[in-house]
Amino acid sequence: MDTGDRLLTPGEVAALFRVDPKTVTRWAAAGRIGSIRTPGGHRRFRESEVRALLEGEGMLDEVDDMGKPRNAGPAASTGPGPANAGMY
Amino acid sequence: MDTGDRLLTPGEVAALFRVDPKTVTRWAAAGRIGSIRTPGGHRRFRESEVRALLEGEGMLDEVDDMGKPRNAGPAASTGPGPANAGMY
DNA sequence: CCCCATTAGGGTAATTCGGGAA
DNA sequence: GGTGTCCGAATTACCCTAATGG
Repeated sequence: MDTGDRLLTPGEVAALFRVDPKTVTRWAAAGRIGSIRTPGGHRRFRESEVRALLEGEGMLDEVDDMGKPRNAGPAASTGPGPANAGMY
Repeated sequence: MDTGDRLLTPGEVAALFRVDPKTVTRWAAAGRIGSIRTPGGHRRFRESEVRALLEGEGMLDEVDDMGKPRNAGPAASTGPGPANAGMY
C-alpha cells in the first residue's frame, strides 16, 4: 500500500523540523535522510520518511497510555531504510 | 489531527521560563516535557506544550505523591501528540 | 523567451549537546 | 533534588553568489 511517497522540498522539511533548509541539505549529504536528486541537482525528500523522523522514528512499538491508539509505523519505502540512527 | 503548533528551540523555551537552556534539556531528559529530536540530535519543543506548562495547565496535581502514586497519569510524553520517549 | 522564488555550495558565528563538578 | 556554570565537540544558523525549478 502506498506509504504516501509524496516528495517534499528542502524548505518543506525545514519547516517541519523548525530548522534551516541548509540543515536539511546537510542531513541528506550526511546520509541521515534519504534524498532523491533532480537532474539539476536539487534534492527531494519522501514525505513518509520525514514523518517517521518527526514522530521519533522508531522502530519501537509503543502504545499510548492516554489519548488514542496509533497504528504501527509505516514500512520504509525505497530508501535504505534504517540506515543509521543515533550517532553522536 | 495535526496539532499545528510550532516547534521551539531550547533557547526559546529557556527564555520563556527564564531558565538556562541546559535546564530545559534536563526537563526533556527527565521526561517532564515532550521533545522532538532532529537527526542531528538537537531538541525541539512544541509551542503548545510549553505554553500549557507556562500556564500551569500541564499538571493539575502536584501534591505529595512521591511515595504513592494515585492517578495522576503515568507521565505522558508529548501530551496531545503521539507519545514518544526520546532515547539514543 | 524572461521572471521570480527556491536550492545548492562554501565559509563563519551562534547555539546545543553531553558529561562533570560547584 | 534541582539549577547554573565549565569544558570540548558537534550541529545548526546566517552570510554570500550562481544555478535550477516552475
